[in-house]
Amino acid sequence: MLSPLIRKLEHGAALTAADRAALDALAGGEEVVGPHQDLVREGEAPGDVRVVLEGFAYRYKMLPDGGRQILAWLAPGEMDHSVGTATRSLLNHLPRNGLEAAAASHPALRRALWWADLVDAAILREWLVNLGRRQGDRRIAHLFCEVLARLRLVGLAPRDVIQFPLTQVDLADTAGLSPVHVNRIVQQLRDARLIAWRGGTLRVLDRASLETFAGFNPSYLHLRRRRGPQE
Amino acid sequence: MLSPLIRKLEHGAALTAADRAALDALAGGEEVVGPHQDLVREGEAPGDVRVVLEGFAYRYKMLPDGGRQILAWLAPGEMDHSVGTATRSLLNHLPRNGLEAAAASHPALRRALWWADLVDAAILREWLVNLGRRQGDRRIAHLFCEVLARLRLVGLAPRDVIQFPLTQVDLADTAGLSPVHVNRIVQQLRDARLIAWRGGTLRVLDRASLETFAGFNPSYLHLRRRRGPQE
DNA sequence: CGGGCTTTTGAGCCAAATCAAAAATAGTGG
DNA sequence: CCACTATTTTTGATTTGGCTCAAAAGCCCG
Repeated sequence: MLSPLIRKLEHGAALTAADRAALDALAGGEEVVGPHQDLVREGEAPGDVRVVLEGFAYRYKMLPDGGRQILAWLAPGEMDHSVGTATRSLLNHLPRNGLEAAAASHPALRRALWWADLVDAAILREWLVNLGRRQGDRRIAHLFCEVLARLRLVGLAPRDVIQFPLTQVDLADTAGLSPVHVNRIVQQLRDARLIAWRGGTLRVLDRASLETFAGFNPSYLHLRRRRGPQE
Repeated sequence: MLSPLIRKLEHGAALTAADRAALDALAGGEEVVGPHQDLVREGEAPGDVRVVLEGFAYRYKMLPDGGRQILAWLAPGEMDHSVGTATRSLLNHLPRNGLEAAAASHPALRRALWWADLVDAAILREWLVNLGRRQGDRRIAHLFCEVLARLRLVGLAPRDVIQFPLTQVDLADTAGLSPVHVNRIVQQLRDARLIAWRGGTLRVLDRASLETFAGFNPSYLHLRRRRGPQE
């Protein structure tokens, strides 16, 4: 079942039952993948499109000196061509040409997929702003705000509580900081009663304050055209 | 004349004379724009696509505290929807629907435009790596290597000398550094005889050494399918 | 109940920021 | 072509955010 994906795409365009069915028909076998697995290595030919159903995956680059930069997080309902898993994840893969065929014959689906690409690119740009012009504590806070907003999109953030199974090292490689510094920042956010985070569960205790602190403005996520899922 | 654009797209797919003509037919009036002009402000509806013919433009974001993060540079031959100019520039704009129509009826053109989008996204990802995991001096050096490679693509980098009219402040807002620090790095690169840069002209004196220093690997620019321009 | 991750703490250091002012360049109008 | 301004580049001094190194403590899981 591709429901998280469908749920996400609903925000990009109003899908008909036929659109949803066309998408669901593409679902291949589900696949459980352990943590820290590369699904497609850099340079390899892109095959099927992976959809994350549970867990977290990411896209990243390694540097010659062993450094790692994470380029994107993939939460449930999000998809990509080349990813590694951050945690044990449940994935599905959609055959590329099947997806293209479905898009060709379903305009709303095409619009929604195009919208999803736009959002991906906008997130990447915002991450650049994050690394370039925000200092460590705001940077981490901003990432928390964003992932919360994204998971809310797919209905996985009841009461501002989300499953967030990344390690502090993953967070460091996302934010361009050292793990030690990330640790100190996380403690600071905890002490300020903005978040609680342990055992893979992140609770945002005071979303408004966290967003103010981070300078978070969700407009880049293009959530504007919010419309109730039309059942 | 859209020759820099066409020259760039040739690297993405082999264009026929008809493809080139279709693109040229879209050219609107040329437009000279002074430095530091916003062509499309954030949030505005994207209208025509701008092509840079001469000069430099960029895409950027402002922060509430007045900080600025440059998200992309647009060298001659490159195009975008929302840009501000870094310097006095010569632009042309292509009507959006005309471009879409041309893409629809010219497969090679469509492939080339799609390739250009891929390259744009890849550059953005590499910039994220740059900000996240390279220190100041390598970061600046990497930007120099990249812009040199991109201008070579459109034939504007004879003997590793390019027009590079950005200020050190622009460079700082690209690299996520302070102008003062950028200045010191530039001097260091000059002292090391890697570059010379004055009066808007950047000379890369020792490309191999600069690339080694920066850890520059041009594969992300997708220059692979290099083929002589088929006249 | 170990053994391997992950998180936490402490100490010292370095890259890069800030602040402030001077020098050099580039532009502009007379 | 020169004076006058505005912008850009450069220098110096100081502060600080964030890194490194190293070790301890806490967790998770078989």
